[in-house]
Amino acid sequence: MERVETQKVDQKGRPLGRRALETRRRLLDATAELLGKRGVREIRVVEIARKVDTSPATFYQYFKDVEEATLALAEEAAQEMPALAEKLAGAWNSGGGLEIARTLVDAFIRHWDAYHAVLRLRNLAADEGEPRFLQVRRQAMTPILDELARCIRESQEAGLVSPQINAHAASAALAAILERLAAYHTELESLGVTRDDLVETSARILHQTVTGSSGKSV
Amino acid sequence: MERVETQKVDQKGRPLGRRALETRRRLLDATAELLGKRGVREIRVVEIARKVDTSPATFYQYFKDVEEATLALAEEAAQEMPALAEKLAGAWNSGGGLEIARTLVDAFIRHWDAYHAVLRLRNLAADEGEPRFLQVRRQAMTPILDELARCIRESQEAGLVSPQINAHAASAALAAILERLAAYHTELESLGVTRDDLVETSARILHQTVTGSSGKSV
DNA sequence: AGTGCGATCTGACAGACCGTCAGATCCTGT
DNA sequence: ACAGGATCTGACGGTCTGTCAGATCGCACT
Repeated sequence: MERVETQKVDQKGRPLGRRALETRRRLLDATAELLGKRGVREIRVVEIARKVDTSPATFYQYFKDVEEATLALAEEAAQEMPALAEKLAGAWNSGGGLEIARTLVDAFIRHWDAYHAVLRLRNLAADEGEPRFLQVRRQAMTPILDELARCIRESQEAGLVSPQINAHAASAALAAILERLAAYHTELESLGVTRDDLVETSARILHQTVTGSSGKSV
Repeated sequence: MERVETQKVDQKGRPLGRRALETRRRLLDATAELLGKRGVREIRVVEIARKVDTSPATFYQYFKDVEEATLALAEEAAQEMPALAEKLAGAWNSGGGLEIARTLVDAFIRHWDAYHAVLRLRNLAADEGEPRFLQVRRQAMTPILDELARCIRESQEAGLVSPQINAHAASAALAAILERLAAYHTELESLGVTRDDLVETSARILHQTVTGSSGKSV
């Protein structure tokens, strides 16, 4: 999988030089940091600019608005996903299925912890219908979604999972667990649910839904 | 369950008269409508005011800011939840379990469709850590969460569900499915997953997780 | 080292919104 | 019809946005 270094350009389409790339990166970092502190509605371009000790005009040289900077950050986060999806490669229906599920859940939570604010915002914008954010999210989730759907269909063909279940809907449901719990887990922990509980429980629901094996007493 | 009509007050704590209540309501309705159109970041108090044909100053008479108006709307939405949670009352482990699950999923999606924009915003603010929104969300979800957790524990005691599963974590995971898919379902439908598929599939995952019965070939 | 020129940054400004308050307007009870 | 409280709003200082023209910077070349 070749990674073509995307050619960054400024608001007028001109490619960026060394100095400009540095500035752009500093702006992005500042944006990411602020996204973690203030609520979405309180993010000010002025503040981002101040943080990197430059003028708002500089920000607008690189991004149309805060949203566009966020999009860039979301794209960066999305690049991590393929690696994460590879964890699904193994055979779910052999003995290692549950372990695969655990690994996936754990990795997913880690990923969300690393990009919490950005991913939250990505999902908000996507939910609001912003096409570019819809696309980034889809691009990020597709590897996992497809792989889950494939496994489920396999199990269905083997008669392990009810044909009444729609593989796509099911994989979306499982992804929903991953996303939501990864976003929530801190709150849940403050309510007495261990992170380990979360991983173990989610992994079992995943495993059960994908393979149909209930593992009652294990 | 008595419903004490909460005493509405203006920004200075004074109770509202007839005219004021009407104005407040019109402001809330306008806010709700705009929340559905613009993105969160684009909501302007001026615009809400204009829509109600009044001045921004009037808005501030009733709400500290847009967020507070949203909170009021979220509280209204939350009042629907207890009725919805009652759908869980039946016995999951008897034959009707799957049907209960279907009803729940369907009702939940309906609820989200009715308050989409407000609930999305409620969750955003809650995710961002706003205490008042965290509380509204918790208040709204608790009935369902508790009931699910109770059922799961029952199934565990009956040896139908693995003791490795944490009932609270599991109910949170199931709630995650409900919330996320209710929010997503329009997008999923545009991707070829029927609403019925969604309901049936989610219901089956719920049912399976709560009762441990896999219903393979049904 | 010095110079020229494109690359990069920023001061300054017009336009829009926020949030507040004093005073205007409206309504109700008598 | 009128007093007095309830409700609304004009008007304003402060902050932010988004845009340009002009200032500054630093590399390429001699």
